[in-house]
Amino acid sequence: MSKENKRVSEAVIRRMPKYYRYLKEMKASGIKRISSRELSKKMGLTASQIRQDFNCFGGFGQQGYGYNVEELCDEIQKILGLHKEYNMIVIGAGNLGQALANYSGFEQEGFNIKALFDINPRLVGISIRGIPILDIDHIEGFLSQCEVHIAAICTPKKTAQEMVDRLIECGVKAIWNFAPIDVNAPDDVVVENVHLSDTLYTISLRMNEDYN
Amino acid sequence: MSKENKRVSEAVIRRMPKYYRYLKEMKASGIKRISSRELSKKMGLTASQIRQDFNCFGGFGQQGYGYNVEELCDEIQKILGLHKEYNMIVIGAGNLGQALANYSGFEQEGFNIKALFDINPRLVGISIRGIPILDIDHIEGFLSQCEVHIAAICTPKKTAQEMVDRLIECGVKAIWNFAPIDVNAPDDVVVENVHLSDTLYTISLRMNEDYN
DNA sequence: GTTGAATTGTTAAATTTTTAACTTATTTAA
DNA sequence: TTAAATAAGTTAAAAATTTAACAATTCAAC
Repeated sequence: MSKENKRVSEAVIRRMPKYYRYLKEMKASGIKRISSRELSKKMGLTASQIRQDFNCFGGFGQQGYGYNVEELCDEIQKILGLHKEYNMIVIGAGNLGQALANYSGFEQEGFNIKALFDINPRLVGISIRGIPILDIDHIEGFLSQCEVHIAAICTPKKTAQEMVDRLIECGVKAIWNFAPIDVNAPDDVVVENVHLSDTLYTISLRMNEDYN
Repeated sequence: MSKENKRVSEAVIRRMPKYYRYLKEMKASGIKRISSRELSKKMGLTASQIRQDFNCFGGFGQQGYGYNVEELCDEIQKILGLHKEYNMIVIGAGNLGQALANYSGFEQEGFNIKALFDINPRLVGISIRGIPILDIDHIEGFLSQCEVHIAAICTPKKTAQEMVDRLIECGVKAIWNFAPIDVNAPDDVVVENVHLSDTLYTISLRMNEDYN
């Protein structure tokens, strides 16, 4: 699928979901074609960058015409791996864990949350949009029965790494971490540390910067 | 405060919160000094980059010694603007909005959530950790009484931009947006679009990449 | 058909970012 | 007190990323 075997840079990878968001929106509103120039204006990027980015994965456009929105959207969907289905679990059923379970957008893209896990007996047993909250002690048993591709960590800081270790031990191959600590995992496990606070702190930095 | 008037790059800014996290942790655990080399090992960066980054803001270390953890931590706290207090509000009191209100970490850094706002009459009137949920229609009145520095947007996609416009009209100077759309604002308003889904999609991309 | 405008994919240049090297200052230990 | 080791700050080089330029192709109008 890739163009030659040249590695796609992190910078490009980080932009792909944004392209997908805009293209999905355009596709839904019936726009059939788009040029890199038009798209650049909508997205606040340069046309050159957009063409370079897409060409990391192949030539999706046509000279003199531009890009077919639906086709490009579908290609990027594939690049993002959204043509497949994933089983997910959420560790920690507090507000954030519940927020993830309640958001239907993930499921629409193939991310199926199979269960939440928590230590709190008041939460264990209830369910959210049909997704059960289970006791964290049953996690190993659950994972032996159900192949889970991605685990979202919504626990407090102090238990996050320990939970990650347990999950990886049971074969989970990707960690989406919201605990305010960088969790570590072997190289074959994909880890994404989110850190909501970090984005808030860049806001206050920019509100105060006299550095320019 | 800045070293000459050279603009600090976005890349450096994005790393500052991460430095702060690690330094705060070290300070709390009683570590007195750290070299760029040791810090680089902990954080997975290069020592050179760390020294370059810090020197964008001034010389905080000492040759032959390294950095005093507490001093450096305090400096970075200032760079991030965390020595000041901010009034915040949260628009949308669903799970995510409530998660923000429940997280005590923000307040510890000077971000004081004064109120949440929602349209849902079942939520209006109750409070979370003493923070009231108010009717969204009262937002303009509230903002005329209470100076709000930062607004977190936790509404559905379709109302996000409209809410942002109303808030800016009332003088809010920073937007922390969690709705799955890029919201726009005038140049004098700081906007941070978070997009949780984007980080999930980079996970699935990396799980599928044969691009290397 | 033919011509001109549009627009990609690609190559090259410019810029930014990261890494490495080096100079100078400080600490520690003999 | 001195010498060796350490380590920041700074300068230079390397690498990565972004932007610009351009050749090739397609579309649309006449």
